[in-house]
Amino acid sequence: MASTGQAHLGFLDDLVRCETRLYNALNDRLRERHGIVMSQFEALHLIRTSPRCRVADLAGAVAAGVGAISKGVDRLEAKGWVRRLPNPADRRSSLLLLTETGEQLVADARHTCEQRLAELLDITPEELAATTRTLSKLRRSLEAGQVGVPVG
Amino acid sequence: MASTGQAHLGFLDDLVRCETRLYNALNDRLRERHGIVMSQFEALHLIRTSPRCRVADLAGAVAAGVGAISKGVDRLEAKGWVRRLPNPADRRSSLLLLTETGEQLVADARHTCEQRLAELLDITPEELAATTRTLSKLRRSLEAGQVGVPVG
DNA sequence: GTAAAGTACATGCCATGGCATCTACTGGGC
DNA sequence: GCCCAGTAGATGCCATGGCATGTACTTTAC
Repeated sequence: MASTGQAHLGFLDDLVRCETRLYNALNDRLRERHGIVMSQFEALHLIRTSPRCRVADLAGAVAAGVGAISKGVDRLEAKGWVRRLPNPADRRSSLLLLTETGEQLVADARHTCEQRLAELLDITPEELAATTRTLSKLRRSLEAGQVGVPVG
Repeated sequence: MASTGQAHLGFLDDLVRCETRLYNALNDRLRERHGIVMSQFEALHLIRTSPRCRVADLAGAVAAGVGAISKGVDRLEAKGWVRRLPNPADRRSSLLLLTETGEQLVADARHTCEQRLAELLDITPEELAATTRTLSKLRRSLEAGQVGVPVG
């Protein structure tokens, strides 16, 4: 049997193309409906679901640099969706949490995403489940190995 | 049975996380070994494999704006990897093709990617094949619907 | 043939992210 | 207690991409 290199690159190509187009499409929809973009929705959603969430926690979750997240949180704070509270356990960091309007926004935006995704994901429930299982496994492996994390 | 919205968002989350980390990891490896990044490898590879490739063809393939690709091709040209030849069929556009060193670079970089991916893709050949099949189908559906394509 | 509409792409401005640096704070020796 | 290595994150500089615009060329309608 031939080398699997070809198969690996084909997988990556499909993965990247699907991700780009879905991310762009959701970006567009979120922007027109709620005035935010996907990266902001992801941050808001993580803050909502992560107890005692700090900047570094967000950075780790989305495999972005701490600097970029810090600036992103500045913007979310300026919009009035997020607050930085002093962290009683460590005065170097802040605890992030959503404001009332932030909570409302993330709930609405989540609904918009679910709806748009349901339109776009033109695959069977079985395919969806199987693919999610594989990607989930791959994701855990990459996260465990600290693969692809920026420095800052 | 409950709504599938949750499943859709879970799928997207795993998809985006895998893509980000793999893309970052390949970026790092390509940068240290060949002085290029993934977006450049993708462009070089497309130019190599697409007959009579124009800027707009690249933009369509990677779902990016024409402006961004035009600037990217400027950089590849400045590095001596790509040439713009006048398109005899349409004087508004150019035909893109690789130089000798560009050909060599893309071949080497391709090998680097295959190798690194083989290290990182910690899933069975069956999972790989099944997932590629589903993503490939999804990709065709998104491309057919012109989903998630920037304007420029 | 000519005018109008459309297309290809080059370019400018702006927003965002990476990386390096700086500051403030923490925790571990001693 | 004090010092020093390490950590959290804020900030600056730079590279890249999106979108808007400008220009050259092509196609369509008449």
